[in-house]
Amino acid sequence: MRDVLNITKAISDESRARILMFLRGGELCGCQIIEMLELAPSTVSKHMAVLVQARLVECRKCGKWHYYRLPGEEASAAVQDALNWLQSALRKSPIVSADAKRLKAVLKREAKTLCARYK
Amino acid sequence: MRDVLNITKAISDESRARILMFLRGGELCGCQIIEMLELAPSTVSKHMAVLVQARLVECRKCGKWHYYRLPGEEASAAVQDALNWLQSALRKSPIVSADAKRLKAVLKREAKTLCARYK
DNA sequence: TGTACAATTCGATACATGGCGAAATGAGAA
DNA sequence: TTCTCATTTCGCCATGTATCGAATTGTACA
Repeated sequence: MRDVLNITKAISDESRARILMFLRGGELCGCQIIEMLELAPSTVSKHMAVLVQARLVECRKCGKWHYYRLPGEEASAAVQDALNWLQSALRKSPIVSADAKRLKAVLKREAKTLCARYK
Repeated sequence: MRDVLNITKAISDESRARILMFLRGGELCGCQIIEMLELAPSTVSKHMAVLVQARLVECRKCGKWHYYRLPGEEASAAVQDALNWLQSALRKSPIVSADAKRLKAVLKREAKTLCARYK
């Protein structure tokens, strides 16, 4: 029950749902997520901790960057199914579509920064 | 997005998750749900309003009783899939198993009360 | 009409959560 | 080492929420 509630609470916040949706495009580092959400770094850090704790996101550290990505096959069925549900439920959401578009711009703009080089 | 968050917030509470799980056994009236959860009537009333508002539960009024049940085919895919996810994620939960056992006792005990007669 | 009971609404309380800025941490780069 | 920058931790504040009891509403029955 605890694990299940961790998952549902994690996806019950709009910012975190958006993060999960635009992480479908591949892993991102913390500063890119901050730029996507336009929230304070400390706020985003807390959101990422919630997602990682619920196992909805995995974290890879490389130098001073933290890269976040959706889990793969090793994730529990509950996690995988929750992510699939969220994706299908939010498929038509305008916010998600706008984020997808915005993500492309952010990735293009970041292509020449240090952050991108360390991928 | 709003609808999706209504669903996830609704199932992010242990009491409400339990309600959804033991409603799988068929519709129940408010006083039976109160007895199952051992919470104040006003608290349960609020929980039911949250579930109904998220369309995870339907309400049928009959006299002074309100009967609650899970939605059928008419429910949105998001709602049906969320209920299916919850069921499969909580299948092994001890609390849910205990509730299922307890529900039988409650239904048996209530079999001769007025409440049951009006089903 | 008045009583009984299911259910809701209201007010209050305690706790959880999302947000921020400031300070601390950690790891490359100068 | 010192600087820079990504990230986290720590207070703090505002808001949301789970809970209760008391009062209110609505319906059935005596």
